[in-house]
Amino acid sequence: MNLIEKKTLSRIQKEKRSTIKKAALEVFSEYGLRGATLDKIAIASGLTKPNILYYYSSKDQIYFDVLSGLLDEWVAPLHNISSDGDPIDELLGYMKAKLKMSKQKPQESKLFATEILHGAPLTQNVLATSLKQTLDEKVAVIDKWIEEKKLEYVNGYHLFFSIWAMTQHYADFDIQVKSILNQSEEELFDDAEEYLTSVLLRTLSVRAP
Amino acid sequence: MNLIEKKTLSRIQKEKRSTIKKAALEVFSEYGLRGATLDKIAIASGLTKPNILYYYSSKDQIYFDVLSGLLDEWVAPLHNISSDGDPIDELLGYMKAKLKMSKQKPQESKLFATEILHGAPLTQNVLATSLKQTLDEKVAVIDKWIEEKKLEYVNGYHLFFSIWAMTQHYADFDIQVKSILNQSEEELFDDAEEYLTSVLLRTLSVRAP
DNA sequence: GAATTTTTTGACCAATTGGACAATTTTTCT
DNA sequence: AGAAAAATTGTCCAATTGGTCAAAAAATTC
Repeated sequence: MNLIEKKTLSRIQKEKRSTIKKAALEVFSEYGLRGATLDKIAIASGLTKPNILYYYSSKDQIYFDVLSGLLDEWVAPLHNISSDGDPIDELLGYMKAKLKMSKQKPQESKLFATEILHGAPLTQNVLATSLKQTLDEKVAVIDKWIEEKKLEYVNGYHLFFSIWAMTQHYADFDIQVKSILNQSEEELFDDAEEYLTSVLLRTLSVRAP
Repeated sequence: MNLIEKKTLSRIQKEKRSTIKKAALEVFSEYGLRGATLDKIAIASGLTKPNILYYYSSKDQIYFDVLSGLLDEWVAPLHNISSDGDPIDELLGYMKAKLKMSKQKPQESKLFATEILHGAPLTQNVLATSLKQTLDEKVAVIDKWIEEKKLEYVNGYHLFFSIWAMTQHYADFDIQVKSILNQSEEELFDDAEEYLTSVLLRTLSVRAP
């Protein structure tokens, strides 16, 4: 049995790999690559350590697999920005999609945050090529909108940085946010969406003369 | 010699502790508490491991000392927001102070980010008490400004969260930012300040009717 | 249902880890 | 200079780490 050929994965292999990845996401997002241990992943997954190493050749392999399996999903909302749509609708929609991800996938957000914070040892390549390329395209769309007078001037790159920062903040620093606001998760994210919508609308709207 | 009484610290003790803290900041900000090792701190500081343990009783002690030594400095800009000043000037000034810290103290920013991301094991207390209290006060100032019609309505808590998020993003995720923008640090932060100033001005200004 | 393949595990290992400690060196004080 | 105190280090240790491996158990195939 070849563990590399995805096509020939048996039922058990699919299940166990999925179990391991789920547990690994928990552990890696909480402790980071270096702080996570195989023992912790073993306990979180309910498998034994050697059993995990039967499916993955090393801890780094697990980390790599988890991270690269999430990369596409993480960048996906960016692709949904259509140059044909209304600029404000498109960008508001993007912000809301990112905020929703922060609410529903905080572990994934923390995983990426930790990875980048600690020097992006595994993703630096992707950041500098694939992500950059996609972002360049979307910034070009924004610049086109500006040229067409559909949008007031704004620095596209920094606009995206700020959307990332503001939305992911609610996942990555949830402990800080929640220790300051004693709200339910629902209330918190409702308020956040209202606030961010207002910020974005004001940032993007053509000012009244 | 009592290592706890600060008053009786000798010259050598002050120097060495400072050396250790500086090296520890480097290592902790790059690897996090669990990923950092005493050996790495030893190498970074040019001291031997037992020598470090002569000044600090454990790795956790070093981490604690570094972190708590920076906490006040980190929250300080918040205290400079004066209720007597012009709301927009005060908040713009705060944002700029935070952005400056991101530029000049990225390691400190990353240290706090990692700490909070990984559950704030050491600072949760401070977050829930001291930071919350200070922030509550400043949000009250904002609410007062709103009531006095000096400022358009805005959710104070989320306003601060977004300022933190947007400014610290340039330190914490500098690798991502720099892999997308091929600029010098100077240019980058100049653009960031211009962008963030624009966002904040638009967010806070009373709209034209 | 026997043979074969896949999966699981207990026992083990070498490397790294945080830390202890006694002996030595350096600094300070008189 | 000499005694006392402080600082430094080489050596060591127990615990944890990532990972191996042969044997056992379970699943699959015929």
